[in-house]
Amino acid sequence: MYLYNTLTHKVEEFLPNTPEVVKMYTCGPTVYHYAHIGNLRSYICEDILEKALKYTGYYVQRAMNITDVGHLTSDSDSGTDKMVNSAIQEKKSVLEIAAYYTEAFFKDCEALNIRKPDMISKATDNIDFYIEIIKELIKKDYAYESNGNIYFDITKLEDYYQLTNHNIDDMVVGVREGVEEDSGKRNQGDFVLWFTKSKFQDQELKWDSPFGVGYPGWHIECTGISIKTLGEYLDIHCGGIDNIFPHHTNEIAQSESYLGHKWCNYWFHVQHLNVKDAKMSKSKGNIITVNTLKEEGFNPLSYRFMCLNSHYRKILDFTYEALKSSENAYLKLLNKISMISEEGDFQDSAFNDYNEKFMTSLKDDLNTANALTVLYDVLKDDGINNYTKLKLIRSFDKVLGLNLISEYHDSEHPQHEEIMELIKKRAEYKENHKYTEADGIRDELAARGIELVDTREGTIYKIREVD
RNA sequence: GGAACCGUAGCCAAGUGGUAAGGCGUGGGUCUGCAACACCCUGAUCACCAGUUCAAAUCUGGUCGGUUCCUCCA
Repeated sequence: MYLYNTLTHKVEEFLPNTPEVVKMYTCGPTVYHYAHIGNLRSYICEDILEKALKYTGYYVQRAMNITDVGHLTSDSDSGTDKMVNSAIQEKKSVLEIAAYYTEAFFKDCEALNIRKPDMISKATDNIDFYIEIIKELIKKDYAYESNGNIYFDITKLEDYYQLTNHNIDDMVVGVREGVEEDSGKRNQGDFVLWFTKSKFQDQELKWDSPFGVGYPGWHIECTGISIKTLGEYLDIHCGGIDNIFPHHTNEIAQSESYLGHKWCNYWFHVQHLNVKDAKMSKSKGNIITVNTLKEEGFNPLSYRFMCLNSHYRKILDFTYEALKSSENAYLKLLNKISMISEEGDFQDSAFNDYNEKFMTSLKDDLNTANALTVLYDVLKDDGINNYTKLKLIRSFDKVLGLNLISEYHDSEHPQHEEIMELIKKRAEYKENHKYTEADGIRDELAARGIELVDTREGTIYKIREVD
């Protein structure tokens, strides 16, 4: 497997610490609003990475955090979401709101065929461990107390900016609106490990600690959860490209200072989804969620297909026109596949050839667009039989996750006999030119989600997904 | 001001030295009671300039343009 590594700024061979075992960490969602499809692009690409690693022979252990700290009591004022507002009216706690959005997140993942990571941990479940890490960092003199907060001193590190190639002198404070210089810091670049004082005093969740009552800084949770779930050596760390700085930079600083050795060898970052030439983000107000897609009549998997047709390191421009085009392509693909009936004997050399091509595409820095092309090549190849084609498609779909073969392919549908009977009856009507009756049967079945298709070889039926 | 990534047909997009994959759409056709599906045919010299080379979309330098980040959005 070859992957672009943000740490080295080049595509290189992926070699985990222990051969055949991959320890993978993903920065999880912040659960005080719905995830938008830009966030979900990252999770789709990370899902493909995990599945591609497994497909090519690795055993993958994957962990993810759920960020449920950082709820401000003032959030309630800006909450436009009905659920949140009702939660507030019902005097539900922020943790209940977090639980609601966590569930919503995994529901979205399910709709997009994103596998749930093996280990999921909530930020609020590991406070004791963050405190332990911070104590150790203070002991080792990487951290200091100032104005009630605990800061990490970046000048203690030789190469704090290794991920970004930034130069401290070129950094500008307060480029982003709302960011103010913190006078408590020893150095401009220092960051907070533990807050007892901040401009966000209305933080709802606070914990007692040796440093005073407060709450953890916004980078320590990933360090804590990663080390706790996957151990001291991580193979690959994933996230959206906007996480590179400062979040991942700070994770490296904390983790390696705490552990006393190199922590993670590969950093995998997914580019943004743009809407009208700007990234999709809550603050820009250009949010589209999985529910929005459903409301607009799209199958969420069409969006997954759209992502797979692009490369994870390229900006993907979202327009409904582009999504419509992807949905067309996706539905046509499903149609083509549904026309294939299982016949023939397994041709194992053809299977291996195509499977090899498929894996080669994936191993090439996750070239999913080419992997899809291999799928189209399989469909077009007259040299291999249908049985082998279906085997290949079923196999590819383990990585692609596009539900390419419907649950009841061929004659496995529970009502198969009855449907076949109706198809026969319709054929008789057609023969006698009783088209009204024939169309009646077609409409009746359509209402049950069963679509009839007349082909040269006869009529077949397809199951349409019913939500 | 600095850092990273990117710029290929109407749209999405692959291709990192040998004369441009694939998909969508468009147009034409086959099939068909109708419709739908399926199938066949149909398109670009790769932002611009200069250089290296027998040969460049692909390497080097520059220009222009885009996106992200620059430390309390995670």
